[in-house]
Amino acid sequence: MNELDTMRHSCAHVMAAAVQEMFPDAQFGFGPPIEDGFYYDFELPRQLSPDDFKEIEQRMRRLAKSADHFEYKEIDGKSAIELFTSMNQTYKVEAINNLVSSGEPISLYKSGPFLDLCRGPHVGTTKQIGHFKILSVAGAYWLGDENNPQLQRLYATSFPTKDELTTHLARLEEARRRDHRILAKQLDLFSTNTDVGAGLILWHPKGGVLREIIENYWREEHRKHNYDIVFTPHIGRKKLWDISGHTQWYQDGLFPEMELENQSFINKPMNCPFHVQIFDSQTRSYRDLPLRYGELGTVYRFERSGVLHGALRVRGFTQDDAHIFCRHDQFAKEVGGALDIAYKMLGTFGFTDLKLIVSVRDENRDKKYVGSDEMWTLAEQGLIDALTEKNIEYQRVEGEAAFYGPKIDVMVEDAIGRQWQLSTIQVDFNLPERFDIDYEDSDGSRRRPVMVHRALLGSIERFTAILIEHFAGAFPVWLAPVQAVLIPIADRHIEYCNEVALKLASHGIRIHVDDRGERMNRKIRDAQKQKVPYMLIAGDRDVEANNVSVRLRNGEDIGAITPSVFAQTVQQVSIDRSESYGFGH
RNA sequence: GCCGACGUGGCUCAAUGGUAGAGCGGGGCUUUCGUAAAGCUCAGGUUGUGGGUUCGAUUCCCACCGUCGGCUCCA
Repeated sequence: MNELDTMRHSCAHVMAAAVQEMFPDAQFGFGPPIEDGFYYDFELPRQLSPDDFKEIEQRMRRLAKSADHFEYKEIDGKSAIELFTSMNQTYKVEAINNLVSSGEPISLYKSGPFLDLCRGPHVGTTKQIGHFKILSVAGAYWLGDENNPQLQRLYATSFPTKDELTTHLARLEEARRRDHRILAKQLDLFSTNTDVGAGLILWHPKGGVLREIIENYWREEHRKHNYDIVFTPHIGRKKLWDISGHTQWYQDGLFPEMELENQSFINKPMNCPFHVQIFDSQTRSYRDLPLRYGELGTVYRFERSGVLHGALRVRGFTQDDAHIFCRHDQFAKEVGGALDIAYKMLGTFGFTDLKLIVSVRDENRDKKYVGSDEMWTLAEQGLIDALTEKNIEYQRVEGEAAFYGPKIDVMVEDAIGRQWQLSTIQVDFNLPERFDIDYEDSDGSRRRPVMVHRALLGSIERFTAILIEHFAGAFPVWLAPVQAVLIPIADRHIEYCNEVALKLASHGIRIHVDDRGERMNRKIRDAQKQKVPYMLIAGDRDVEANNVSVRLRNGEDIGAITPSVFAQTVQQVSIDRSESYGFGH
């Protein structure tokens, strides 16, 4: 445990002590440090509310003032159980039992009147717990198991100095400011509503532009890399996913079946079976492989109501999916090829700090997996070969593989340092087996192809949401739903603005004329709030010289230029997919 | 799904056991103005839905739907 974690962990003890003062009958769960703070779980006679935070913090400050030493004590398991049983701490007793069975020593820490089962280490005294703030209260299952009782979890944070705490709280505020749900409303990008159903996104015209650009770019990049683009239905016969195994593995995640004329249909939770059918629509030769079928396929998965979150976690979403059918000697190269596109595309959107994770089966095979050991070993080796060949560093994580094969996940870091998992590339020997597909090899024998499943942006809905947060709604020119607003200073300039707008639109620039009866200042303000990259102002001087005066979203005044120079510049930065405005700096 | 909070005009929010108010936004009129909010005026809500308590509920209770913070889950 590093110094900061130690301090936060000690702070958690003090918080627990404060809660114990308020509720002598409180039972305690765990209280570890976490990224950016710590939490502590309690079972209390009543529900805590944010109104209680102040009192708890006050008590914490008083406990800190008394500067009690954190006293360490080691005792044997039996007396520990007796001690905590006498204190009526059933969760602690359970924790001790687990420790005893694993042979770990039982250590205690006492600070003032508060005694806790704890491995430590701690700071010297309760005075050294830094500057803290309680952030939220939430339910949390004991030991993370939803069959266990639910405790109340207090989330809090602490930092050595007041400045650091203030900075961190400002960072949280910044994240809230970038919240895609709020920005989507302000910028009129998408919405959800009760009548449509939770977790189902309605894309408004401006969000539609964003999506269209992202999708067109995706298609362009995949065409370049010799992918074929296919389209498949939103529903299909259930037996397809029975064969693939999805109904068995993810029963809870499916929308219920539709029975018609003795056939059972479901909304597709995955595109793969359809792509397999396309592969299987004719006899394939080894010369045909690899076959790469890409699809922006919208799938439907029933997510539990409590997990829905804006456009990040929804019930209907569009995977930028593809399935590569290839020979055994090809799949490592195909994985590498998919990674290349991922790097290229994510880089274009401004994500350059990428981390890779190779997820494999867990050591003990506790979870259920399909396929033989040889398949898994071979698949994992293929993934790792692809990475070592490219000299890419990765982290290997056990237990995170899909049920049918290992995978590579790509994590990106956004503008304020948050991690998002985007791309996933998975090797699968299983599905070809289940669907009994094959190709004819050079010697005339029938061979099983390997499938590579991959999604690079993940889901278009989710990716768009991440982009909104990454750019805080201020999209680079090539993505901006409206690229420029033309602002006539007085009504007599509207006609000129309309002419210019027509001309710019003919160059593919997304523009509109703000011809409302408002003053220029107001129009600038509104365009600014809509985060439109360029404001083109036209008054007497501009009309006379056939110019527009360019103001950038960042406040910079570029001055008067001709509409055609403006058009050229905007076209260029759009083609380059640059984050620059093309003027100034 | 679970725990908790919340749900008032397009948006942000206020108010009360006696059928709701502001700002922004919208319409109209006036203003025609050089780099982040002109003025006047009008309209707009059966207070998420359905029950219940009450003489009377938007306010209290229950259920459902949805949203938010987490937990669990995430092919």
